[in-house]
Amino acid sequence: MSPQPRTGLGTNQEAVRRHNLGTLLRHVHRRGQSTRADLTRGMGLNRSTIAGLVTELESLCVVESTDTVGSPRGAGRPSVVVRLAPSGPYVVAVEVGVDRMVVARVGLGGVVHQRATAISSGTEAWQVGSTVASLVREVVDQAPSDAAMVGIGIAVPGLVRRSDGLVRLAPNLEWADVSFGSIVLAALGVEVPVSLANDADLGALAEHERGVAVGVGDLIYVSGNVGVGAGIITGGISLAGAGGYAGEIGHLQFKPGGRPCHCGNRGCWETEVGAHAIAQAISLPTDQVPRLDEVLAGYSRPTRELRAIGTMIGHGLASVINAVNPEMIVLGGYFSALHSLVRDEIEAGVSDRTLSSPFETVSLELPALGADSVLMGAAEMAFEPLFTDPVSALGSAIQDVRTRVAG
Amino acid sequence: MSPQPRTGLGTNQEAVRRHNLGTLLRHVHRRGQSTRADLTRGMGLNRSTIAGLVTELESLCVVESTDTVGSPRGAGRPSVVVRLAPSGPYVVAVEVGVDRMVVARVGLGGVVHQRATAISSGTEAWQVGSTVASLVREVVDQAPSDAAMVGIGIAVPGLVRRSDGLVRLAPNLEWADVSFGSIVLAALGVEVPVSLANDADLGALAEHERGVAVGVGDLIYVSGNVGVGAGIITGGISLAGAGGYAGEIGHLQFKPGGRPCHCGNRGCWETEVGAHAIAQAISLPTDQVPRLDEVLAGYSRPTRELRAIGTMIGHGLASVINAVNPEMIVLGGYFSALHSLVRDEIEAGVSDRTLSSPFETVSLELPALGADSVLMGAAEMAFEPLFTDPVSALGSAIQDVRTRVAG
DNA sequence: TGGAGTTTGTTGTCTGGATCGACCAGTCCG
DNA sequence: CGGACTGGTCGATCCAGACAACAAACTCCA
Repeated sequence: MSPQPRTGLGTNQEAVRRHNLGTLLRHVHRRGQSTRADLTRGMGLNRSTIAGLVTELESLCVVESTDTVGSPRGAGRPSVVVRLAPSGPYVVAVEVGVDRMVVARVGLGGVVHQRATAISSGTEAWQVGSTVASLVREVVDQAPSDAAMVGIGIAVPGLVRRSDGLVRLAPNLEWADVSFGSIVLAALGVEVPVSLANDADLGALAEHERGVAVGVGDLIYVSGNVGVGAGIITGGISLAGAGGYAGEIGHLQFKPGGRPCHCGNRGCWETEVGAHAIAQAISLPTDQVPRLDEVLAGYSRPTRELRAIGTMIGHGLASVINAVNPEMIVLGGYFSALHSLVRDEIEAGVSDRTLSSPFETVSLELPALGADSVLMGAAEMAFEPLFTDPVSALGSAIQDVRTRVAG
Repeated sequence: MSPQPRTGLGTNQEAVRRHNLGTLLRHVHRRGQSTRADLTRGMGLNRSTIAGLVTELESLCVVESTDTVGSPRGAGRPSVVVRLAPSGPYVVAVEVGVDRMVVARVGLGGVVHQRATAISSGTEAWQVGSTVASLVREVVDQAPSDAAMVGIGIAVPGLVRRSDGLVRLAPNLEWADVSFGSIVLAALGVEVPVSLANDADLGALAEHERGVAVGVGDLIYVSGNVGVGAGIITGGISLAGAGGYAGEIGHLQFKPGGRPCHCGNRGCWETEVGAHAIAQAISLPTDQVPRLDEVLAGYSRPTRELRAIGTMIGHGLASVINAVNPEMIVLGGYFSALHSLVRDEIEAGVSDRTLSSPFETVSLELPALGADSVLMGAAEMAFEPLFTDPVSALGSAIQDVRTRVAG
């Protein structure tokens, strides 16, 4: 019943309270608001226990109870509504892209309070770090002074080591072994929990928590960009792998002897379906690849070349579906735009090459959060400690953020 | 801290007790025996709490305490040794192969008490079921009459639906949608918990619990037989997928336009590295494929063709390593025999095609349980309810097995 | 050989958290 | 307006784990 099983450990009562408190908060965070009666049913605990938990979260200034709400249908006394406190804790979500950076201040419930964007002026880590830092300052500027910042979540297009958040390799930023979290913290001049992860992993997380894949335990978010990566969630848990590098499905062997890939091999899947391959298929010059999204949006009917790419996307996905048996594939990045053009080819490619049992249950979907999946995933990641142990997470949160990160 | 998180549920004291009881038993099961002092450290609970848990398990006749053991080194009072009760509960493990069946009575700690084997006389499900039933009777015959049978675990070479254990497809047995669990129960004439799973999944489980991969949280057991499948464990949890069909890596697209595969496509990985491809590489007639193991054992040096297969095994594994980032790959089935012949080719194939980050941490190993991996995995699976909730698992166990399943 | 030091088992007490039951507070419906 | 129903509140209770004090068993060293 605990979200992150620590193998072999026993449980004491203290842990029970922590867990129940976090679980209740997670419920409210997911639904935005909830009645105490719903929480009682959803968590399988006693009425009075829920009352105690809610009271504790209220005293932590995280939630508040509003006595009655508009339309209580059905007989019986209407239940108290528990909603998130307006000046409750928040996180800062950062999405580092190749050509731009997005930073947002996100409250519980996934509410984006403020947002700031900048075009990259260079890809050196310290440059990116200082740009991010000033965006963070901007975004934090109008936060209520009594609201606590729980942490910063950063999405990076590359391989991120799970244990310490080190960016091992981000080919499109030309980073290798960059401790980007420390760089941002240093530029901000504060100590606050920072977590980093791969962008596709966070896309999967966000779509799982508040997107198309709510309630779906096994899903794969495929991010089709210059590189092709995947975030995999199985049994409701993010598949990290030993180092945190899982999901590099762009380097599935796809076409022996095919085009050379930056990884040193030939014929990797992403050399056939990645942004450069798509651009080439529609004769778009390499320097226009960042604009691929708008260019694709301009097409009303697919070309023969695009249809061929659709088929190859389907074939590649089929391998992944056979291996992981997901319930849903969410097509992110350029694959979203392609889906509306060559949906039939993608689906035919998938059905041709999957085994029948895993095929029966899988569906292809577009991200419900649109271009914000990754950003929202970064926010969800930063909130995570709050749902594991609200009390200690709020203990390591910082107050009075505005003055402490001032320019 | 609970092994199987039920998302969103709260925890009450009853659940705590169940969990701690199960966790303690799992510890003793893993190590065979353990001192109370070790358990105290390992579970992070208080001395007196452990004492209480041990007492309860003793009263359930599952473990027993022996006052002193041979060599208590170090200062201080020697700790009481907790060991498994000799006539404690057991399970029956069944491995259904294409050409033979193995059944074993396995006690806690993974001790094989009895074992029985039969050659298949036919692959019809009812035939196999009745053969299995008589092997079960044989194996249960000398069980202490006061020992309880917790359940039956069955390994099947095919796709097994997780939710109800239905065998969706077992190509080499020519089964489709066979409820093999019910067939065996009907042939035995008893009601007892039965669980079924794919053989590769159980191989992974066994190697993780008591094989080379003890302590390894992310591993893949690759079963190289007529088909090629994998059991994947990530973060210490078995990767089942939405339906339970995850791990069908034999159907990774490997060589477009290659040989036809029984799945309807061409160039699946298993058409290049499966048993038939290996047999063809050493010019072994198709009807001799079941003997492939001994034939391979006869080689002292690899042929050029076998080396090519080794390389292709490595290339296929590389795709999987990139996608899942395991810490260890365990080579089961015919791949074990091949490994000693063409180890260099396999390893070169892997290192050529993996990204550097996932490659750094992965290692290739042979199964420590040899040919018994799958059988032991079936036993572990059947024991699992006992570690989630010992009291209720013993409640649904059956006593006096011998008389109740008498032929 | 015996005492100091160390580690562990045992026992009774304490504490914290969840449950339970009784009662009360709202709302719906006839 | 009163019954039926649902949900909040409060005090009593239960239960599991923690704690502390003491006893037991061992090592080591003088």
